[in-house]
Amino acid sequence: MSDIVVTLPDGSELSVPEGSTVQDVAYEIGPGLGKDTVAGVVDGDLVDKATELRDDARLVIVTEQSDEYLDVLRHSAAHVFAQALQRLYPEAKLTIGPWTDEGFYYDITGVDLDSEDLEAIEAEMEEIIAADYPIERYTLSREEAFDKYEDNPFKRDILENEAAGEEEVSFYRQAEFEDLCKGPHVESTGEIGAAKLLNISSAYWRGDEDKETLTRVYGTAFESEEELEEYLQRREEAKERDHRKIGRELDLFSVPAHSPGCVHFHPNGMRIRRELEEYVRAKNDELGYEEVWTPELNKAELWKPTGHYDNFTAQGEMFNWEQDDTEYGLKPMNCANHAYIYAHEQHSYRDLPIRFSEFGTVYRNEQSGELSGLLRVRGFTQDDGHAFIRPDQIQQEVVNTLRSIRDIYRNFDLDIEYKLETKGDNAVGSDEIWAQATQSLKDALDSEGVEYDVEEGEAAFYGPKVAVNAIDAIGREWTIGTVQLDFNIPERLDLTYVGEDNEEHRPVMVHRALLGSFERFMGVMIEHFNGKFPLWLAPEQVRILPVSDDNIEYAERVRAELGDFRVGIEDRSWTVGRKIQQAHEDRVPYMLIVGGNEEEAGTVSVRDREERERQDVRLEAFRAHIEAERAEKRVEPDFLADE
RNA sequence: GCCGGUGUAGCUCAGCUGGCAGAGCGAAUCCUUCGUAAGGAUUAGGUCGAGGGUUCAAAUCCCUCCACCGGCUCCA
Repeated sequence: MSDIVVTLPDGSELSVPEGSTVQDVAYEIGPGLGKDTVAGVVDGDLVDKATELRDDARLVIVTEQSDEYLDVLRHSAAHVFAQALQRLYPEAKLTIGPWTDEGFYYDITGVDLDSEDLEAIEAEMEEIIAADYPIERYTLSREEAFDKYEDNPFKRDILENEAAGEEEVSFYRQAEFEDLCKGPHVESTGEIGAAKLLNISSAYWRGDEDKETLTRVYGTAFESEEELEEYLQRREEAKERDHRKIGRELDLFSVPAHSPGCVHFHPNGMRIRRELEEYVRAKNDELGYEEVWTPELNKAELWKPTGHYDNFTAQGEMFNWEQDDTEYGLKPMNCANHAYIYAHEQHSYRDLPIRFSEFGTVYRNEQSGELSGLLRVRGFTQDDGHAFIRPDQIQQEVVNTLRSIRDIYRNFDLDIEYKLETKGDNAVGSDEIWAQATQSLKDALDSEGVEYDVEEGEAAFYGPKVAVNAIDAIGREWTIGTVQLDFNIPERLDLTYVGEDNEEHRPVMVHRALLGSFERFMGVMIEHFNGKFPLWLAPEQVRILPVSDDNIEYAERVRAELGDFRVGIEDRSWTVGRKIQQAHEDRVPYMLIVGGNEEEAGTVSVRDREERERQDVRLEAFRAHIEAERAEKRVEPDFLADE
């Protein structure tokens, strides 16, 4: 038997016989490591320690100290769930039960569960963990396994597909429970310190909506009870940040039942949106975009040559209908209209780039089950822009746009993750054009020296995309800004410019959005800031709290001094404590408390939403500070930062 | 769209196996005029998501629809 070369994390190489298992290699490195081996990571995939190595590979040994140990433990927790389930519901059929980033799930069928049932299953899981059953691996021939799963078509499906080429398949056993499984698993059920079932939902077999619907039970597990508690608390905090909840509390927006997926911005929400709009307008001016406006309602034929019509109607995503023997539709994108504005007159190579921006409201018939607050809606307004450029301008244009998005994200205290999305099944245009456009985007990303992941097949139909994803305050990733390069629509609409040579040439289109859509961006910002908006965005920037009703008149004078700031006066006859509490609940950046003392001295007492305070403040000093704070778009109120 | 769940006052929620629709907060009015995270009293608020059915009687049981929530599948 010939040898293979295993590359270890430190770069060293080890020559071992072909067919050596992960654990064999670990023993080769050292007996201690061999003994501690839980699993391995072979070329990036977490696998069982009994996995035989057939080719040269990169190998990481997973022990209890490894990050991957938690994945292994959760995989075992999924088995413990399945075992508990089968004890209580012998008729339940198992399908798959993998680990996930946050825990695990198990897809099951043949049993109806509700959340109360989960508690009983959880109790049984605790018994199984307490019993500390050893977890043993064994193998059967594929035929034997197939016979064993006579009454489980899902396991048979796995044996016929995933395991098609294998002679032997592995099983894991703990007490009376056994499951077809590739592993890896921990040594015994007692290693799972703490497990919890989180919710119950559903999924399709193999994620295919034409296949069976399965019951999916989500859970998580940790090495210790404390870590589980910490996780549950984090989860609770994320729930507290839910933009739908905060949106109601702060009266920002609503999505009434009569307009599903279409947002009503209330005055408070509209104040934020207006600030965002003005902000983007200023950016567009800097970037050389000229604002245009195009209608939502058009004849459907507008979108036929560009490919939009086929693309959107194929998925039932376009709102279109017959009226007076003509087909009309609501625009699902703004690009076609902008291209028509471009085509309206002749352009010289000297005029390019020509850039159009629009706060374009588009409508897409998203599936009802997809709608979610501001984050997934049917009607939304993109801060859209299209630049028509010469091929020699591609690099510069894309780089400028990427830099501008980067600067914007900094203003919102967001981290960035770049994704390059490439040609998908719905693409229009030739492979050559796509390859060229994709390469241009790569060049731009490389010239900026940024790291990016490639997501194959994820692009829009007309061209490859750089998704500039934002990472929010609690680590979640959102697609917001995008830059897309399009050689196809110019071709399809026969867009041209006249070159130096007096010949017609084809421009390239750059589609870009800085914030994406105002709806989604606001949803993300609400959760990112937990409703505590930076001063420049806060619907109410300052609230004046008169100590008693006698001070309301002074409060009015103070407000007048604050000019164009958004200032409220709390004029309910509440105690000061109550007024303060309400202002905190409303997340107002600054409170100015004014009573007899302040009125006499002509000062204010400042308190901020971080509970800092200072008395005897001269109003001019406060105003000068907040003017700077607003202008610089500082994220936190910092007048009292040194208190 | 599919699977599961939910829908009761402006908000948060109680209301069990059918028998007069409730609380707290908020609102209005009155008292209190208060100094750094909830002062007191009174009053008003509901076609129990909509429609149909069962029943002497439906918020409660059944059916259909709508919306929302958790997922799946799809996207800014």
